[in-house]
Amino acid sequence: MAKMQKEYNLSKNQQIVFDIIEKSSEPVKAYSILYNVKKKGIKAPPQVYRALEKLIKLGKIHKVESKNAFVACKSSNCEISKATAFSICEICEKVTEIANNKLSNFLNSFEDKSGMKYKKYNLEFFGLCKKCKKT
Amino acid sequence: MAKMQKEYNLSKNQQIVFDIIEKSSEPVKAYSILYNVKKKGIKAPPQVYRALEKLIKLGKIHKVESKNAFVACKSSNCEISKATAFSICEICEKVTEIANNKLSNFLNSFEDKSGMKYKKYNLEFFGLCKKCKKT
DNA sequence: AACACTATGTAATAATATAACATTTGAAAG
DNA sequence: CTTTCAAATGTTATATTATTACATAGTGTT
Repeated sequence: MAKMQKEYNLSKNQQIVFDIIEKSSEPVKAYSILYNVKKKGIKAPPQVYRALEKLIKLGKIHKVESKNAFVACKSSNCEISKATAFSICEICEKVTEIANNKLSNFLNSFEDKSGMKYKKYNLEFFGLCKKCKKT
Repeated sequence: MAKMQKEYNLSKNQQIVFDIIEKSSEPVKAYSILYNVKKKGIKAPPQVYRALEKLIKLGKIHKVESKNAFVACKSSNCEISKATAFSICEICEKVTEIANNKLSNFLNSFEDKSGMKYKKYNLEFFGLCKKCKKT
């Protein structure tokens, strides 16, 4: 029982990258991660991007597409994430993952005439957060 | 009645860029546009990006965030686009704008406990299109 | 040990996007 | 018509985001 283990299944680099993202209160950019892990021996972009890719596959993080940045998944039940929704404040840029059953049920069962079956979606809402609405 | 007029209000560069995107059957990338308009005198990235920015503001095109590519807006009533939804085939990568009242009504009126008021959203669905489902 | 699979290290480069500044154009007001 | 102001353009340089390619090392089987 040497040390507190968090994520057994993550490799060294994956864990380092995940820790950075998880600790952050805001979305983190790939090169910001890279800068922050130089001291830990990760030196080059592919090391970061490979970890990011794996973490996304595992559902431990999500990419906020409109920001090219990454956030840790908050819904504990979202092992493999295929349905993501975020709210993004246009002023302070705060990003929050939306966990709302009505929303996810609606989108997961959405169908249109195209004949396409959707197994995955990403939704990004923009607006003003409570704080910024006041100013 | 000299010529078919399309978009009076667009400037020269904006019109050139818009034409490229509108003619394309698939999302177009900024540097692909740049390459294609070299012959028309547009030589540098900022010229393209500025046109794109304006066209987005006008609602004439949308950016497909997950692909860093641009499509012409198909819903004629979408003058200023603040609510966009796309379906994206994971195999052939075909992108289609979704015009569905049930969907847009639902999302436009969506609210959660965060106290945030959403005035804009972008939704990207992923799946297999009719064609690719068969293979 | 041999194998396959995943992860890592490293250098180089590709692809996407913006900053900064000088100049021109075009429409509206005087 | 000319002054004016905002929008648009042209241009160079650079910032930011992401991938290719290839060599090496760890990890868990059989």
